[in-house]
Amino acid sequence: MDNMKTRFAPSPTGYLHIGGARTALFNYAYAKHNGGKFALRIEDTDFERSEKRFEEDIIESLKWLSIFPDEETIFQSERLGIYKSYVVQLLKENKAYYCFCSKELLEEDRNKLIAENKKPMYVGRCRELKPDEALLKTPHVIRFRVDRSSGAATGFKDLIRNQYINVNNDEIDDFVLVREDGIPTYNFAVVIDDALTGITHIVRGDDHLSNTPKQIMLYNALGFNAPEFAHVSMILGSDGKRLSKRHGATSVNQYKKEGFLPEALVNYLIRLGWSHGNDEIFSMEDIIKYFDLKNISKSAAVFNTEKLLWLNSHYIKLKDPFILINLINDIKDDFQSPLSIDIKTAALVESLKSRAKTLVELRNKLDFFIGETIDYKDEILNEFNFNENDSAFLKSFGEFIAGLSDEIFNCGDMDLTARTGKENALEKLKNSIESIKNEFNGFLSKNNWTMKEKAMLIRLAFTGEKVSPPIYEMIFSLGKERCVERIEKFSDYIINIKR
RNA sequence: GGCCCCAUAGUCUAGCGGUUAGGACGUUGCCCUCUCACGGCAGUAACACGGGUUCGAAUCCCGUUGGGGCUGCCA
Repeated sequence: MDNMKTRFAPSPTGYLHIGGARTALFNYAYAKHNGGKFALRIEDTDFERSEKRFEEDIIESLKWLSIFPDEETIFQSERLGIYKSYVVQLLKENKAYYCFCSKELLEEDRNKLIAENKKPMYVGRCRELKPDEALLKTPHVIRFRVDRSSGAATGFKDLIRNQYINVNNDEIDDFVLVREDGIPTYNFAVVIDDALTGITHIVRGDDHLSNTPKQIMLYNALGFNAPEFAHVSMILGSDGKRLSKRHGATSVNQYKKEGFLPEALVNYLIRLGWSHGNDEIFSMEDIIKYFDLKNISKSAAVFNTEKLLWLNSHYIKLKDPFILINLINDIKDDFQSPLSIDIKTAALVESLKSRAKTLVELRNKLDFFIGETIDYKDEILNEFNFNENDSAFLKSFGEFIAGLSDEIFNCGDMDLTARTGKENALEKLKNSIESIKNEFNGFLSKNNWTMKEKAMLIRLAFTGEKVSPPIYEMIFSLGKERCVERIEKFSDYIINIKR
């Protein structure tokens, strides 16, 4: 299709959530795959619930996910005049009518119908009314006149199910087009905007499935060609209920804050309900290359954080440490100081990146390095029975560190703002680690010690924890002075434990 | 309640009338190993049920059950 155009049309009544993000991604991917355009429209006709901050969040979150609209974003609140002219047309053609029923009266009708076990629909009290000017000054809404001729039905073909969905018109209420305050309702505004902006394909959640016949009626009544429709199933929480705040993080920005990479979230979302054979890893480029509606699943999908975490760790492993440092600094909260962009930090990040599933986790594993001092904790150290041999080892280990050549630690003087500078620094780092390894192994074998028996002692001395980054990297990053300092402090500590 | 949609392992899915029902996450075991990870290898686990159609059904049709959605002057 030459001039395909899709759109994402969220209402700014909340942050961009996972379901919306997936819908946006599907629309974006579909348009891009077919060489078409993707548009963003903010459906802010509910003035009560719409908020500027949500609008901004939606736009920012889409950008973060690399979902870029091809056209200027449309705001429905700025198009009220346009909708109005089309209502006038419908009224003139007798396809819509004024309704003066009060909300209280409607509520009564409704309760009555429910009590009689009937479908609660508008009773049609004003359907044939010819209001005079005086009456028009009283509060009213405008309703769509649904074709009530017997057997009338409205249908459309759903691209995902690849089948026609038909609904009897008597299932469809004379729905409101314009509210009492003159603001158009959702079903009316979407149709006008989608038609006027040339949207050819609408991909949306299947919670809209039952709205579609109403919208088809409107397209017909207004003389527009209806676009194609594709209804994607919902995303469910682990309990099988529709995904909501109860299930934990649901907004895109929250995933960002929790240390997820946009690549991971995009990859996860595209695979939630869509597949391309047995492939699991998709870059945005791959997605655009392969995406097609025919591979979208008809059934609802349960959101699974474990798989998202797996993808996140996959993408973290692919990043170079300097980029990771920047990413971590991007999401740091107000209480944290930014990581410094230097080779010592990079060395640890590099060795830690396969050990963390999120950026937040990665940052936390750096605590021992960022903190000036370490508080050794009895509850951890009491598990070990330190003895004189340990003290002796620590003493000579400290001397070994102090005796290391300064040259080994010297690679912090490169220009890390340039790509080649980073590459050189990383190259030098590799050599330094290699040197430390050789020196250290020499030191061990000279004394008939093994890595296995001494590693935990060093780990505890450097971090106070039983789990740490690899030892060579820690020696490099902490540097001679801090290593020696910690070794001495730790020695003192374990001597006191023994007593 | 009415209308609509859906149904392969715990989860995401491949399958599109003939397969030992494939992959991924998770999980379990082993290997690697300075801890924890990464990585490698192996294992675990599914066609909701009942009728048809057919030589043959996970695949097509109907029903049952289960789940979801809609039933707003929200979107």
